[in-house]
Parts: sequence; structure tokens; C-alpha cells
Amino acid sequence: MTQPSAMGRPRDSNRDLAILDATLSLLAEVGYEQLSMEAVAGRSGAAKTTIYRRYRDKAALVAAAVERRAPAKPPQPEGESLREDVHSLAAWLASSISEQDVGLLGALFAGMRKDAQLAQAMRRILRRDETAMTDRLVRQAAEPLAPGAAALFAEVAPAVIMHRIVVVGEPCDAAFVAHLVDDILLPLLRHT
Amino acid sequence: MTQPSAMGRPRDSNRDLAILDATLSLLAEVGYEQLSMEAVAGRSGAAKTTIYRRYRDKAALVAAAVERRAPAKPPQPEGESLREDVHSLAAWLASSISEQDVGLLGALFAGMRKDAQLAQAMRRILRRDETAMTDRLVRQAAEPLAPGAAALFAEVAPAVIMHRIVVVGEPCDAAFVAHLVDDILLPLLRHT
Amino acid sequence: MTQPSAMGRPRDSNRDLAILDATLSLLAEVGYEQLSMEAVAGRSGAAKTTIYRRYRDKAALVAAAVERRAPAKPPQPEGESLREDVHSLAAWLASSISEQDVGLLGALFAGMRKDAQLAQAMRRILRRDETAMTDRLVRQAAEPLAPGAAALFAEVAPAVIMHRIVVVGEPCDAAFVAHLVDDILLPLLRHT
Amino acid sequence: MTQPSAMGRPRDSNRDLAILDATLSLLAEVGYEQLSMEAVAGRSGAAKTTIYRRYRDKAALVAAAVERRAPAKPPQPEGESLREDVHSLAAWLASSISEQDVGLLGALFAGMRKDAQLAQAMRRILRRDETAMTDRLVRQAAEPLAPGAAALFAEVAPAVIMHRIVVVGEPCDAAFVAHLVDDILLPLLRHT
DNA sequence: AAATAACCGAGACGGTACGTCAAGTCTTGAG
DNA sequence: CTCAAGACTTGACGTACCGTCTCGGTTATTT
Repeated sequence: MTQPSAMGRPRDSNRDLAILDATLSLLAEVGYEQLSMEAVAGRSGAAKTTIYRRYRDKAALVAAAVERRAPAKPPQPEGESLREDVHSLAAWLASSISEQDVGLLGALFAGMRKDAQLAQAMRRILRRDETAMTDRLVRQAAEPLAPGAAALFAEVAPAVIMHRIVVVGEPCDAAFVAHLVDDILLPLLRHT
Repeated sequence: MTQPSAMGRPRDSNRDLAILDATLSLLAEVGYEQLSMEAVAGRSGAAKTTIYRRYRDKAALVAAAVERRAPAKPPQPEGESLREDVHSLAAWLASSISEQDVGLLGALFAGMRKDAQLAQAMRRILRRDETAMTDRLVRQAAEPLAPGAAALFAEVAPAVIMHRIVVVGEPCDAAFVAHLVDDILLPLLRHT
Repeated sequence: MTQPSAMGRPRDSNRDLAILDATLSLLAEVGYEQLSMEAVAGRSGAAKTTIYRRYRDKAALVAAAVERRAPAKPPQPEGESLREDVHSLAAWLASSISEQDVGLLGALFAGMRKDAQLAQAMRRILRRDETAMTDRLVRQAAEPLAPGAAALFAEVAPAVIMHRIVVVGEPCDAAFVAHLVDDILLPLLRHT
Repeated sequence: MTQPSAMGRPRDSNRDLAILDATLSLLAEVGYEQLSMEAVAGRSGAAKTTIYRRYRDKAALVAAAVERRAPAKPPQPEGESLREDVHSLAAWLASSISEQDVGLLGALFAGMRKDAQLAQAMRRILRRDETAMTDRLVRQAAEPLAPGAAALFAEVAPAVIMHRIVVVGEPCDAAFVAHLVDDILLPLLRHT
């Protein structure tokens, strides 16, 4: 029992993969602004039409590519103390944002004016990891946390990390993560 | 003896003002990506040549326009308590970022790949207000602060505000500022 | 012994009709250049594959459609004088060319460079009516004609009519047909 | 005293020449349909925008190119008889149409549906030579002609020549020109 | 009855060219 | 040397068709 409207040649999923892979690699190489649809088509071996059949424009393509990238799996907070739990989460978050989200932020800025719906979609992707972390922390922390502590973590940690990368312009190295955990996150979580 | 730079027709400073004003108004209207040099030229009445004689490219123009905008005068923290001081600073910072820095962030993303120096300049502008605030807070707070508390404020407050605007996509209204002050900033400053 | 071409499902002749009808109507509406295979498929309800299985490309489709159109039946020259015979033939030819051959001329121009054989086929179609007329005139004229007179008619009459439509850009109304007959065709035929 | 509207960098006439030359040579090589704006840009060394600044679309470009081509100088009818005059004009017309007007006819067919004004312009170009001939013949013929004879020549001669080339598909060689003159044109002119 | 083979609709695919837009450079004439 | 105007090259945009190629599914003939 198949609906007759779902006919025609099905889309080639190999094309999907090739297109998104090419997008991600180009995004890492040249950034969002310099990324051209023509370059994505060339590298992926797909025709421009094939890309535009799937994604309305560049911002939508980048959003899809970033969404697909990683299953957003924060590490199991297997530490024996709250500090270890928070530290492993913060370190994972820092590397995740550094590597992947910077390009997405460019797409967000480009898209937020011209297409509010697309901007909303990109915000959802950006916050997906934060939400995942919140749940992880609140359920599996070594110490019981005050209500709202996890939400506070999800609000402050990504903010400070992004600020570090984008505005300060310096990498989130081990020293910074330690500072973030010891001077900002733990005091906040314990005080609440 | 005249220096060779004083040769020929001098630059018309009215042109400078017109160009930067047009840039700022367009930036507010359409955002960085949609801002075109041709539109700046049209609105300012200046020729494109005149703009490019002053600014190397679009990112540099936007950086100059934003730099010139407001003298970045944080309010005198005349409050009688630390909370009032912090609250007035945070409120000023939120409105300042909302109104002006969002466009600059777009320029920062566009410029950071193609010109590291320019990106550094834009970072400097973005952090100018933060620095001003730091000094203001540490010198004039109603209560004496622990060393490093002001730096922590400058690190966390703009980060959370930008995150709110860009990633969460919601405005920094009074309720949010109160939450920021009471749940994040004051605990941090007092704990240090 | 069965020929292998009789295998499988036979072609649906309804499809043929629908395709050629759609082609003719679109040809009349938008002309050869603006006629797209996709539009023919849409209007006829046939898939593009079904069209391309029958006709190699757009020019071949248009040629087939025009060939099928009218059986090219010039009227019986039942007039009582040579003038009436020539006039009825010229009037029929003028309306025939106006209505049908203009689109075919576009196909001819498009096809003559890329496929000489196709161009030849379209020329054959265009000249089919002329040949039919020649025979009709020479056999059934009210007056006996000099040898070669009919060929001359077939050479000059369509030429002047097409020139009128395409180059001059004016319609072949009754006044023009009278002019064509009295000032050009009859003098030629009588002089020969 | 210069009108202020005539300011700015003037158009580079070298570009004009290069564009029109490239158009004409491509037109002769591949015909109207296969002629692409990108190829014109490539061969002329001009950017596509430079072409589009001058000509609205392909049809307008081709029309301009053909208009510029030859000054349409029919030969002086220096013959000593009417037959020689008519023959030299017909021979010149045949070569002129063969070499240049076939591409223009393609443009005419493409343009007549989408832009009536452009079609009118191309018709004017096509008829320019005919008009020139008419004048030449009526003023300088070896024999005095009946009134209307020259108009008749201009109506019939190009028509039969174009019909020969386009519909019959055979070249206008010497034998054809002789046939045209002796069997069609002279009888018509003398009869009138 | 089952297998085979060509048909049909739908629509994805790699291409080519379209006509548009903006970026940043260059060329005038005037001041 | 500056300014306004605007032509120029470059390169990417997103769209429209082209002609080809799967798909699932439908008739016919052949075995």
C-alpha cells in the first residue's frame, strides 16, 4: 500500500552524504562567507541543481551540514566528584564549539535578517548540545544539585566559551577550561 | 616646508561623517550581510571611490562606523549598594550590545578569515566597553571587591548577554537583567 | 517467426495524440523558442521519458507535430477563370502559412545547424504544401498553362507570403492577397 | 557648459567593437541558437555584465551586431541594360542575405514573441538593404521604369532569395540568380 | 500461469546558460 | 590630491530547461 504521490526516482542518499561532507570540509577550510555553492558542487561531484533541490540556499545547506555532523554525545560524567563531572563537560563543550559551531554562527548571522525561520532552526541546532548537557549533568552528577543549577550551567558555560573564541579571540586551552570551571561554574553551581 | 601629505585637495570631513552615518543606519536596518557598499554610497551621497579611499573594504568600514558610534560611556554607578551598581552596569551593557554590537559581530565573522588584523581591530572595539566597565566597577563600587572580581564581571556579563541575543534569540528585558544580576553576577562577585 | 520489435507492451497511441496536440497548442501560444519540453509533458500528461522515447529532441518533436497537423488539402480550384483559381490557392496558402508554418520556421532555424538531416525533414514538410499546389494548379486550371508556370507559382507565392509575415511583419489580408495575385502571380504565369 | 548627466567614466568603445565582433564571428560559426552570451564574453574579453549593460538580451545583441556589420552598399548599377542592372542587384542581394541575414532571421524568430519592439527593430534592419536597392534601381536604371516597379522588385527579390536559402535549402549560385532575373524579375518589371 | 520485455508516470541527476547582484578597481571631468 | 559618476572585471547567486537515468508499476506477448 503505497501512496501514488510518493513516486518517481528516489533521491540518491550518496549525494546527500557527499554534499554535506563537502560542505563541512569547506566550512572548516574557508569559513562561512567564503564558502560558495559552486565549490560545494565541485567538491561533492553533485550538480548545483541537486544541492538546491535539497536546500533552499547557502544558509540552509550549512545548517543541515552542521546538524548532521556529530550526534552531540557529551561524555558520560563518570568522575567521582562534581568538579570532575563539570570539568569533563566543559572541556568537551569547548572543543565542540571550537571545532564546529564557529561556522554555524556565521550562517546564523547571515540568516537571521533574511529568514527568521532559518535563524530559529540554527539556534535550535546550537542549543541542542547545551540541552543534552543539562540533562546529563542533572541526572548523573556525583553530588546532588540544587534545582536550576543545570540550567544555569547550560546558560553560562557555552556563553563564556563562545565569548572567549569569538570576542577575545583566544583558544580554549586547558588553563582556560580550569579557570572556567573553578572560578565561574563551580561557584555558581554550589551557591545556588 | 610642507609635508607631502598636505598636497592637493584636502579630504572633505563632511564626507567622513556622511559615510559613517549612512553605514550605521544601514547596519541597523538590514544587518551586516545585506549591507552593500553601493547602498552606503547612495545614502551618504558619496561615490564608492571616496569610501574605498578611506576604508579598505566593507569590514573595515563597518568597524570604523561602530567605533565612532558612541563614546561608550557606562553610567556612573551611583547606587548605594553593590547590587544597584552591578544592575545599572548590566542594564547599560545589555542595551548597548543589543543596539550596536550585533552588526559588528557579523563584520567580525566576515573578517576573521580574510584578515586577522582587521578581526583583531574589531575584537578591540567589542571589548572596549567591557574594559571601561571593569575600571568603573572596581574603582567606584559601593562595596570593596575582591581582586579579580571586576575581571570576572567583564568576562561573564557580556558573554551571557550576547549568548542570550544571538543563540537564544530573545531580548534582554528587565526580567533577564534581574536574573543575570541576582543568579549569576552577584554570586560570582561575592564568592570570589 | 515474429519480429523482435513486437515484444513488450506496445506504445499507447493516446500518448502520441496528447503529446502532439500539446506541442501544437504550445507552439501557437508561445512560439518555438519559448516552448519547453517540460511544458509539453505537463500539458499532455505524459512523462518526459515518453516524449523522448518518440522524438530525439525538441526540433524533432515540433517537426512531427507540424507534419501531423493538417493533411494539407488545398482547395479544389473550381473557379471559372485562371484568376479565380490562383486567387483561391493563394488565399489558402496565406492562411496556412500564417497559422502553422511560422512555428516550424523557428524549429528549422534551431535545427539547421545541429542536425542537417532534421533540417532537411523540416524543409520537406514546409514544401509539401507547395508541391501539392503545383500539381493541383497544373492539372485543373481553367486555362492551359505554359510548362513551368506551376513551378514558378510554387516558387514565388510561398516566398512572398513568408516574406510578408516574417520580414515585413504585416498580416496577409485580403488586400495583400489580391495584390499578390494581380500584380505578381498572374503576370508571371501569363508571361511564361 | 556640460550637462551634469554626462558624467562618469565613459563607455570603452573598444569593448563595443570587441563585443560586436565576437558576436558576429560566433554567429557565423555556430548560428543564433547555439550562440551563448558566455561565449561572446569569453571571446571578446569583456565581462558578461558589460554586455548586459549595453544590450538587454541575446536578441538585442545580435540585432546590434548585424546592424553594424555592413553599410549595406548595393553596387552602382552601371550596366548598360536593365537586365545588367537587375542582375547585379540580385547577385549582390543574394550574397548579402546568404552571408549575413540568416543568423538575424534566427534572432527575429526568437525575439518576435517575447518583445515586439525588438522584432520590429530586426525587421527594420532586414529591410534596410531592400529599401536602399529600391531607390538605387528607380533612380539609376538604364531604362525608365513604370511606377511601382522598384517596389515590386524590393518585395519579390528578397522573398525568393530567402525562400531559396531557408526553405529549399540550396545555395544562390549563378544559375539561380540568372533564373531569378530572367524568369521572375524582368518579366515582372517589364509587365508593370 | 509465469516469465519476459517494453511501456508509462514521476522525478532525481549532471550539465549549460541564463540574467542579476555586489565587490573592489579604474577612468573620466571638475575643483 | 579629492570628489562624483559610473564603466569595468570578477565571481557567485539562484533559476530554467536540457536530455539521461532510475524507480515502482502496468500491459502485452511468449513460454
